[in-house]
Order: sequence, then C-alpha cells, then structure tokens
Amino acid sequence: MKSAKSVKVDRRSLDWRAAEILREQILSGQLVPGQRLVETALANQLEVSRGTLRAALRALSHEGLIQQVAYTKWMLPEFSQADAWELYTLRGTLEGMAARLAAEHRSEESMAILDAAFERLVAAVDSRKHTRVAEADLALHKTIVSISGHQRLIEQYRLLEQQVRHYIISSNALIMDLTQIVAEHQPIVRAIVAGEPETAERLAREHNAPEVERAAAALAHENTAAAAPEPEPEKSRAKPAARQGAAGPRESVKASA
Amino acid sequence: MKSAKSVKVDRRSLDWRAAEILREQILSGQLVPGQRLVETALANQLEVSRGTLRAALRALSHEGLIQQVAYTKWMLPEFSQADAWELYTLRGTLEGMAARLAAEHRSEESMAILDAAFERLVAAVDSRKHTRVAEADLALHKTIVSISGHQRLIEQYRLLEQQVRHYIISSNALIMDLTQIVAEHQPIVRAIVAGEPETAERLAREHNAPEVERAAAALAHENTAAAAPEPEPEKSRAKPAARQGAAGPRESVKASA
DNA sequence: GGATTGTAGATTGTCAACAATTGACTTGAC
DNA sequence: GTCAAGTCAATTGTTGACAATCTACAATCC
Repeated sequence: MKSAKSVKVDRRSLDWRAAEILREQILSGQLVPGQRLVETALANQLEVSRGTLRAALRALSHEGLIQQVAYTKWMLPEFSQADAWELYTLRGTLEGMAARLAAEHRSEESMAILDAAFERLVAAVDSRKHTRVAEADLALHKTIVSISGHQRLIEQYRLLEQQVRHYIISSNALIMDLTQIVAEHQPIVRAIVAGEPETAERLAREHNAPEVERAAAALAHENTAAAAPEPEPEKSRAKPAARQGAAGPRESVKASA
Repeated sequence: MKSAKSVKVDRRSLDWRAAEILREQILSGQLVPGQRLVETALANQLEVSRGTLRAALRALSHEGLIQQVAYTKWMLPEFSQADAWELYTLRGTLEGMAARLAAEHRSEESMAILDAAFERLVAAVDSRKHTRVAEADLALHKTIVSISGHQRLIEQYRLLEQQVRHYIISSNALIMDLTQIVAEHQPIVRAIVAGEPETAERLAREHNAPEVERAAAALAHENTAAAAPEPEPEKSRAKPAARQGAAGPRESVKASA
C-alpha cells in the first residue's frame, strides 16, 4: 500500500493536491480546532492562486474538516461532547454494517487481507508503541469496511474516520489500554471469518459503545453542571461559541506566511 | 416548512444558488443519467461566471449527484444494479439507526411531528395520487431521521436520499402498491412512539429489504446472463462504460444555451 | 491496410484583478 | 457615559482572460 502508484506522474489537479496537504496538516494536529484559515495567506504559503485554494477549502468543508462562515472566515471546527457522541454512534453503525457485509460476502482473498490487518495490530501491540497501535487499530477497522465491497459505505466511512481522527488528536483522547486491544478486536475478526453476520455486526457496534457512553455521560454532566433545560444529548448542540475571548486570540496561519 | 424563509432577501452566495438550481433539475429528472454538463454553456444559461458555476458543480459532485472526469468532462452518474443495492442497503442501515435513536430519545414534540408526517402519508394514499404518496413517503422517512437529533446522521441521510431520488426518477422505479404503503409504515411509527428501539430499528431496516433483494436478484441475473466470473455483487461495479455509442450521442445542455 | 504520430478544436484548470460584505473602530449627538 | 451611525481595513465572493489537457480526426510511415 506504500509504493503502489510509484513511478507515474501526478496527474491530479492543483486544488486536489492543496486539499491533500491541508488535510494532512489538520489530521496531524498542526492546525488546531477553532483556528482560523485565511485564503490569501494559505494561497501564498502553498504557492497556488486564491481560486485554486478556495476549491481545496471547499472540498475539506464538504468532508467536515473545516467550516465556512460566508463572507467572513474559514475555521477548524471545535468538538463538543455532542460531536463525540455523534461521531462514535455513527461509527458503530457503519462498522456494524460493514462487519455484517464482510461476514456475508467473504472470500479467500478478503479473509487473507483481514487476517493480515489483525496480525499487524497484534504486532503493533507487541511493539508497545501507542502511535503504531493507534494506526493499526484504525487500519483494521478500515480494512473491515473495505472488504465489505460497499463503495458508498467505504466513502462515508472514510469521511467519518477523518473527523474521528481529528477529534482524537485535538482532544488528546488516544489513551488506550494496550493489554485490552487485541482481546477487543479478536471476536469481531473471528465472527467475520466464521461467517456470522449478526454476531459480527453486534460486536463491531458494541466496540464503539464505551466511547459512546463516555461521551453521553460527559454530555449529561455538562448539562447538569450548567443547569441546562434539556437533558437530551441531541438538543444541546449549542457550541461554546464565544470561548475564544477567554483563552486569548488563537494563532492564525497568517503568522507563518 | 413551506413559507419559512419567506420575506428575507437571499443572502447566500451565487454558487450556492446555482447548485440549488442544478440540484433541482437533476432531482426532477430534467437532466438524465449519462448526460454531459459543459461549464461554459451552463454558466451562460444560469448567468453566472464559469468560476462560480464550477464551485456549484463541485458541490454537487461531493453530494454524489454528478461525476467529474478531470480535464475532460462533467456528467450525471449512471446507475447500475450494484448502485441500487448500495443505495438501499445503506438507507436501511441509516434509517434503522435513526428509528432506534428516535425511539430512545422521544419527546412530546417529536412524537407530534412524527404523527403528523404519518397522517400526511395516510392522506396522500387516500388521494390516490402516486406523486403525492411518493413525496409523503420520503417525507416520513426524513422525519424519522430528523427527530433522531443526530446532525451528522441527518446530513448523511440527506445526501443519500438525494441519490435515491435521482435513482428512482431515472429508472422509473416509483411504482408502488398504494394499498400496502400505510401498513408498511405503521409498525415503524408505532415502535418509535412506543419507545421500542430494537423493534423500531429492525422494522426500519427491513422496510428497505424488498428493494435490496430486488437489486441483489437483478445483479445476480446480470452476472449469470453475462457469464461474469465473480458472483459477488460488490465486485461487479464495472459500469457499462462505452454504452453511449450504441444509443447515439446523448443530448447535452449545450443545445439549450 | 494498420498502426503511429501530429494537429485542431473543444473543454477544463489556473490565475490575478475587481466587487461586495463584514466587523471593528471612530465619531458625534444626547 | 451610552448608544447609534458612519468609516475603513480586512476578508471573502465573483469575474474574465489565459494556460494546460483531452479527444477525435487527419496525415504519415511501415
């Protein structure tokens, strides 16, 4: 997967490549939630015209990685507990569907790919490197979705996973218990390989349950503490809008141009 | 829902409005699958610059309503049976999730909205107008998703629903048994109102099963008839690419400019 | 005759200038 | 002192011109 399109020239448009660079910067944590993006500065920095950069920003906003306020600004989204709840509930559902499909339509080839991904996770855990485990973890989930063969599911999952990665890195939530990781994933893989769609779906969905519950609990706590009128998680999507003032103005990309 | 933003001036950007117009044309069937879209012609037609129109086309391509071939053309997607299978399996999953959430977090207000949507479906069936029934049907499903309160689910469902509508109108698949419609939806609504998440999810998902099976069967038939090597639905996503030659060149928007 | 190379027209990709909008700041009346 | 209207700089929205690329067709070579 590393040297696949090795020698070919890069035929993709500039705006696509600009989007890729920005995507990389966002997902690596170089750009933080709430941060503002200014078109002219970014365009100069990437050495493309403003129009081209604009197309890239638009693409990223469709992917949920940045937000636009018309005539005013582009900025990275800030994640509330409600967002975390949405992210993980949706992920549970999509992964459940993928696991079910994978168990229904399994082939020798796809099972080999799945096994390999699982073995890489085991190896990563043995290495005791948290970053590597996190990567292998995400990769295994992505593999399950991939072997479902459902193109639209794959694409939706890709977009969702990006947001999850952005959330994880921006909330320093990559803490994990290395001793549990393998035990948590093995049943899912086994159910798929064994061709048990119902079980695979249930396990894949439940795999996200701890995060869902954590977010739901934090959400409930937020509301109790703030004496909010609605206890339902979905109603309290009001973002902490004017939080910027207290922490001082956030760094802008303008500075680095 | 009709006269909501009545008197206010339209503050949205030109490209947004251009996208809306094109979206409308696609979903109403004015533009057919496989049809080519030429930037200059469309720009003249809508009286916006090419750059602005381009932004609109990009937005629609992110929504899955049109496809782009870099440096070559924009065109409406053509739907295969594999696409139909994807559309309805995904819809079943998302609607199932929505129904479950709706049953879990129900409130008086949302139940009233749900009831009203169901009643509109009943009234539409009584009127015996197929178009009106189809609209009320889609609206009821959308309502269930809406009262889930899950913003990301709502947005994903919106995009998926657009593709489903495009598929339905372009494949003349809006045939339906008016005598069955109410009986098919009532149990789902009841389960939600009764606060039975598991049942609501299962029923909502099963509601899409007939379409899924029809598509899967058609897919299997396609493969058998064409003696395709792979029997799996997901493998046969090869679109009938060079189908254009046999049926003659398709009409382009160029003509109407 | 078949395959390869060159050319022309059409179409999309990119850019830099100009217009419109916003939000913060200033000014002045009360 | 407070509030409202006016001003201005910063930023995004829009446009038309120019560049790069693709497809189809014609010319050429073997």
